[in-house]
Amino acid sequence: MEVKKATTIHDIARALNLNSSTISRALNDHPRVSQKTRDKVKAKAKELNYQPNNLAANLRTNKSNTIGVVIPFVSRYFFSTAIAGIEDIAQSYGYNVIITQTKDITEKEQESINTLLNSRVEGILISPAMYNDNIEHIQKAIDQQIPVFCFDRYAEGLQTTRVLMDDHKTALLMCDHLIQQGAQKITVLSGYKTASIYSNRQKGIIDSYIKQGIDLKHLNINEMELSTHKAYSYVKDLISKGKVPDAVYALNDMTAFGAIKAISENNLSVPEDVLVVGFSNEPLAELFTPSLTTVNQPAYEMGKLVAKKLILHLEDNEELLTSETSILKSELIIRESSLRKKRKI
Amino acid sequence: MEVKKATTIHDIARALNLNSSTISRALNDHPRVSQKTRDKVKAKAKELNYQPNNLAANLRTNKSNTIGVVIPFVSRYFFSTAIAGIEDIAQSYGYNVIITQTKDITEKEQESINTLLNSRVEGILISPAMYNDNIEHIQKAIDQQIPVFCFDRYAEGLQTTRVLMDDHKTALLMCDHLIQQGAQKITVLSGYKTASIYSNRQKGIIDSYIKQGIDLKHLNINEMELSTHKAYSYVKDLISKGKVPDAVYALNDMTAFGAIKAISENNLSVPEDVLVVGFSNEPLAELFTPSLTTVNQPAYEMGKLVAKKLILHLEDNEELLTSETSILKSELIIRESSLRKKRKI
DNA sequence: TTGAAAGCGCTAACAA
DNA sequence: TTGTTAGCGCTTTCAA
Repeated sequence: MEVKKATTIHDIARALNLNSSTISRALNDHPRVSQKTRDKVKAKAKELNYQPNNLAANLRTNKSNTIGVVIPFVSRYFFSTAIAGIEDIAQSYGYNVIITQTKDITEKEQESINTLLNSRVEGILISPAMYNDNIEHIQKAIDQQIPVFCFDRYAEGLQTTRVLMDDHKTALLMCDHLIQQGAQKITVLSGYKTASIYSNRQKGIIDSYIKQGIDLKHLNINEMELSTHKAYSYVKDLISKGKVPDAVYALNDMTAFGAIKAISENNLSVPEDVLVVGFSNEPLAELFTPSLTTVNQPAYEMGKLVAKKLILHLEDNEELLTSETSILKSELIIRESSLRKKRKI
Repeated sequence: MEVKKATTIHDIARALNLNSSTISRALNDHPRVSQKTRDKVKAKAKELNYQPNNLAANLRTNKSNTIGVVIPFVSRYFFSTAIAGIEDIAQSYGYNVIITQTKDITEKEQESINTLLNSRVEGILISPAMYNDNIEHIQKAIDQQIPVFCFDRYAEGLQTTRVLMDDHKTALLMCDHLIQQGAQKITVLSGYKTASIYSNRQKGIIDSYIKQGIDLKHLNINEMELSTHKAYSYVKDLISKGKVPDAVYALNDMTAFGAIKAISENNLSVPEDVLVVGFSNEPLAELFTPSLTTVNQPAYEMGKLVAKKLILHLEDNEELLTSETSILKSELIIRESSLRKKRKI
């Protein structure tokens, strides 16, 4: 079978009796090329179905016009929404985006970063894996002059730009709210402290207890894999042991839904018997019965912001700026699930 | 500031008094290189922090090891889950994935495909935009010998490999179920027929009516943007006009949730007064009150399958196979929202 | 088993 | 305004 080779600028040059460098200039709208030539070249390019080869251009210019994204799970609502923001910004600035998943596993994250470096991405946006015990692989990118910006989560000890939520303050305020609604014995369903977001949220909750002068022995912080299913089992178990809390503070919404299910199935009610709050404001939190009190995290804006910061950094090349932390505002959304009502008798 | 240039195979060659071609072979585990040299080269590479440059290798071999993905929205649950499957397969075969969003807009899709071609992806996985009135831009890729495989949705008139759900059959069965539960006047909330999935589901519903011998005048198919909000407004409006249907068949879950909200707010109950079913089996469908009858779409498996088919095609280069349609099994999940109960008085 | 040399398609400094 | 030329970092054929 005859495979016709792709048209190159040399083919166009030959067809027009021009030099390939003129073709290159014309196609890139370089100023020092006559309008006439430019038109002629573009017409011929179209005629010959010319498709530029970025690989070659990138090799030559040592610019790939690509940014890499490293996240735990694409399919998690928060991350896929952040990616939407990253994509939108990248596209508007003419950058490609390569996405890699780590599944919260350090080895995968190392691999990811390595492939991204091999592919000569110009910068990396990362939400580090939960259980990272070292960050050499991230540091390696920075050592190779590839900027690595963190969003949502960050790696302790890595001096770089971060775009985060104010997890500490938000958790503190939410805990205040629960206490204000009469809760004292709160069960927290948290991810592992090795991820900055969970460690900060835990601290916020503890600080709320301290501020309100409540004995910390009433606070039950439980670290677990944050899934609907795990939360369901855990809370069910808790209830069966007679340790019914005043409130369940789940550090994401899916977990809160699992908790609510376990509570309802045990002939207890939310919020009459147990208050429940979540974190993330998933699309369904509002529609759920009871509607879920949660925190609105501007994932899309976060993606946009961190992508914009990276691209501007790449284009300005402000070598001086080594780190900057931006905190995005999150918002408590108080709904039915945390508003204490008298039990209907 | 002194920017030290990245190490190349030439640097390694110089350091070891070898030729760069030997370095290349050693690093790629080419058989015709002595074990001793290989070890020496790899050690030196590590010592010098050598980072391979895929751009150069790709240009030389004319292989980018990258596949492009074109979808409407990354943040939609179905697509982000499919991407997870695509990523997993791609990674295991050593391919990168570039993801682009079309937002269901044809122009964006054209741009997407063009960038992917410029980046010399080896193949494209696409779920075409909803309102495509032409497919020239997709055909263009195929004309350039870049295979384009469709998943979930497909472009009419494009002869290529497709991995789909059996939308027609599934919709038919679901409609049968509703009728069996006593519904006759069904309101369908559908996306636009220009997308294959919606056109096929509509046909399935119509065929169910015909099969069951029910007059089609009782069937109200409404095309709209499928969002929770739009569904809410539409159903609310319907009820206020006194046109309460027996059942609402929403062609995705988010839309079903909107419909349920509108119904509940009008002092009607699901399923007592109106049956409601959805499509997709979003994570919360099960936890919702009432739990939502829907269709389980194996998005992750679909992503895996279509990615695997593409990669095997790329590696085998079976030029003969021009098209193949795989239909994945989807599953009706019957839950509370569609099971007719007597109204409690 | 290793080396020499050419070239993938493009850009850009310099020359004309 | 256009042409000449070199080279980005790698792979691969052919020769040694």
